[in-house]
Amino acid sequence: MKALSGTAYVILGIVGFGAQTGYDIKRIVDESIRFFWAASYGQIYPELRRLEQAGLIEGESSPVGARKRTEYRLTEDGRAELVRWLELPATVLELRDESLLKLFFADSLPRVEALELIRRRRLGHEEFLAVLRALDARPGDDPPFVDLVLRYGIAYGEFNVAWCKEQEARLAEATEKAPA
Amino acid sequence: MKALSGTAYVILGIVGFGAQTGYDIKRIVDESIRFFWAASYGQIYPELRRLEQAGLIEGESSPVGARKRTEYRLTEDGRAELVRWLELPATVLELRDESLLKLFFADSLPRVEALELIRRRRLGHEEFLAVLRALDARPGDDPPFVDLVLRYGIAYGEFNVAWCKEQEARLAEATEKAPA
DNA sequence: CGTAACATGTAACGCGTTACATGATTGG
DNA sequence: CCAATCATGTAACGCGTTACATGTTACG
Repeated sequence: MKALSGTAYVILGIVGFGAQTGYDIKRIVDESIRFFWAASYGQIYPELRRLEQAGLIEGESSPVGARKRTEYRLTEDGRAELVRWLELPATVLELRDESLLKLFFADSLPRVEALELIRRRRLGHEEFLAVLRALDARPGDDPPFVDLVLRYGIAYGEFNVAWCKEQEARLAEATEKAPA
Repeated sequence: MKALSGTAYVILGIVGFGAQTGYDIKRIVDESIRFFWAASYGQIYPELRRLEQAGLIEGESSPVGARKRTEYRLTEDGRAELVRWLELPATVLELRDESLLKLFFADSLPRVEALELIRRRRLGHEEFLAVLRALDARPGDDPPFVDLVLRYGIAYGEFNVAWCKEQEARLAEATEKAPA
C-alpha cells in the first residue's frame, strides 16, 4: 500500500470521531486544526474515494430528501492504519511562516516599516488568539487531546504576541535614541 | 507582472545580501530560514532564470577554472519588488505541523503512547534548538533582523520544549493516579 | 420568499520535493 | 588520490489551492 498523505490521516482521524460527511470533515477542520493543517474540498472528496477504495473507510448513502449525502465511518483497517501512523515518528519540524520570512529580510526596510512588520505579526496572532479563545469558550467538552492541542494553540498565540510586544518596545526605544 | 512565489522572494532577499550563486542561496537557506521556509534546487535554479528574465536579478558568468558558475545580483527593479512585497500584508497564519496533528488524534492511543508522542515532539524541538544555538554561536555578526529571527527561533524552540515538559509531567502524574 | 447552511464534486494550475544526472576543484 | 565541497541542472510526481459548477433544505 502506498503511503497516504497527511490529509488522508486528517480524514481518517476525523471520521474516527464519528460518522461524517465530506462537508462535516471540512467544517471540523476549519473549526479546529486549520491553523496547523488546512484542507480544502478539492482534496477531501477525492481522498474520501481513495480511502474507501483502500478499505480504510466505508461510505453509506444516506440522503436527506432529494439531497445526496454519504456518511462515512472508519473500518477496522482504517483505525489500524491511523494508529500505525500515529506511532510512526513525525517528520522533522518544518513550517512555512511568511511573516517570519519578511522579518528576516527587514533590514532592507527603514526602521519604522520594519517595526510595522512586527506590529502586523502581532495583530495577526491576536486575531488568531481571539478565534481560539472563542472555540475554547464553546459549551461541551472535547476529547482530552483535542482540547490539549487547542490549549497549545492558545499558548502559542500568547507566546507570539508577547514576543512581538517585546520586540516592538525594544525597536521603538532604539529608534527614539537614534532616529533615522 | 504575475505574482511571484514566496520562494522567489527568498531568492531576491538572499541575492540582495550580496552576489550569490544558486548553490550559495541553497546553503544560506539551509543555514538560516529552512525551519520556516525551505527551498530545494528544483525550485531555485528555474526560479533564478525566471527572475532574470523578469529583470529582477542579473546573472554574470564567472566560472572557476572549467567549472560553470553564475553570480547573480539584485537589480534596482528587484530591490523595489522585494520592498514592495515586504510592505504588503502577509497572508494569514497557516502552518503545517505534523507532530501537532498527531497529538490532535492521540485520544485513539493508549496513554503511554500518547505521552510518547509528546516526548518525541520535545526531542524534535530540542534538536532544533541545538542547531539554532550552534548557529547563534558562530563568529561574526548577522544583520539585525536576521539575528532577530534567529533569536525568535530559539525562543520558539524553548517555548515548545517547556510546553512539552509541562504536559509530560501532567500526563505522567495523571497516568500514575489512574493507570490504564 | 429569500438566504444561509448543507452537500458534492471537478478542472486547471502552481508550488515544491525527490530522485537523478553530471562534472570540476580543493584539501587532506 | 580520494573525499568533500562546489556547482548546475532536469523530469516526474504529488500535494494542495482556487475557481467553478450545481442543487437542496432549513429557517426566519
